[in-house]
Amino acid sequence: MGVSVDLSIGEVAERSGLSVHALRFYEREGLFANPVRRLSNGRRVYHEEDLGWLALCTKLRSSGMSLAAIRQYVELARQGAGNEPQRLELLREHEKHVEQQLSELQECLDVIRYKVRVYEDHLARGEADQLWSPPIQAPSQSNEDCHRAP
Amino acid sequence: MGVSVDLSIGEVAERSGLSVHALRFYEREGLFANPVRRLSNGRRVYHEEDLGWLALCTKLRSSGMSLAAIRQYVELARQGAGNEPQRLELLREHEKHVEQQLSELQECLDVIRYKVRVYEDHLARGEADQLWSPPIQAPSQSNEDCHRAP
DNA sequence: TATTGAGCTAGAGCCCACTCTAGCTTCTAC
DNA sequence: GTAGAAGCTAGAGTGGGCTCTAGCTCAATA
Repeated sequence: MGVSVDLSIGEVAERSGLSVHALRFYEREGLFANPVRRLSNGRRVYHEEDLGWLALCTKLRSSGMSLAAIRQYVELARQGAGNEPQRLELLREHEKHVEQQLSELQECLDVIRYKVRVYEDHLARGEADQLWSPPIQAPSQSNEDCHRAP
Repeated sequence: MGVSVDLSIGEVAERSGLSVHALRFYEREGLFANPVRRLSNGRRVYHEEDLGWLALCTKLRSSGMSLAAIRQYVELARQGAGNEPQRLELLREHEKHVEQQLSELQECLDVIRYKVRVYEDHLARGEADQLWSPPIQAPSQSNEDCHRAP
């Protein structure tokens, strides 16, 4: 890992993709795995490992984990060894949640693709037919309703 | 399609999964494909086809299409035949957007599963090893950073 | 020495998509 | 004729996750 290089908030912002505002906000919210140290002049100092944590954080966030849930996880981690089963539990919970999201999103995509196909067919036929009359075929049972919509 | 049965806002709420508040809100926002008619006493009347549209709407919404974008689409539809290419374009745009979301979400899931595996291995080994030291194997290049996080 | 740029804090503001409230009317059942 | 359920409008409130602002300090450069 080499020597731990000091990083400024600006550098961390650039490399993590988070804004300096967000970084300060995350700190206030107790979302850092390691406490953020300061220079004698009050400026924040970060290290490479913070970037690792922020990368994970960002994945958790963008898959819909709330800051509150992330805080819960990081607080366990900060307490040190011994609570790994709880941390694992939180991760597994979120894993399920993401799987759920994926399948819902896939269902949406099926409906959208169906719709796209209806419009494509309509246009290919030279607009000689009426749109949103008899459907070609449903993507699934539960999405039937979408047939009779614009 | 049978005779068009009149539906109250309560019935539509129950069958669409949207709240009565949301239905009134959608109407104000111009999100209905057909104008919502009223009984002589001022109450809203809906029909089966509105449920079809709301089902599609709900899919679009839950895949991240904004109400503004839905309005754009529905406004084209209300203008009648002739603008199908534009409607198709909007749908294709959203289709791309959803595909993007799916792949991002899948990437997140890969990271989370990796993390779960690390904790599982750790616990299986009887906690004799240190957590978040040498990683087993990365799920992908760009997620490397996540290794060195709790 | 003056300016510029980066950083600091506390706190206000924003956006979206609803959700809820207040105060009123109308329908249905008993 | 009275209670209760359902509906109506206008408008206020909510929540999460930032984002932005004001007013300040500090360090490096011209």
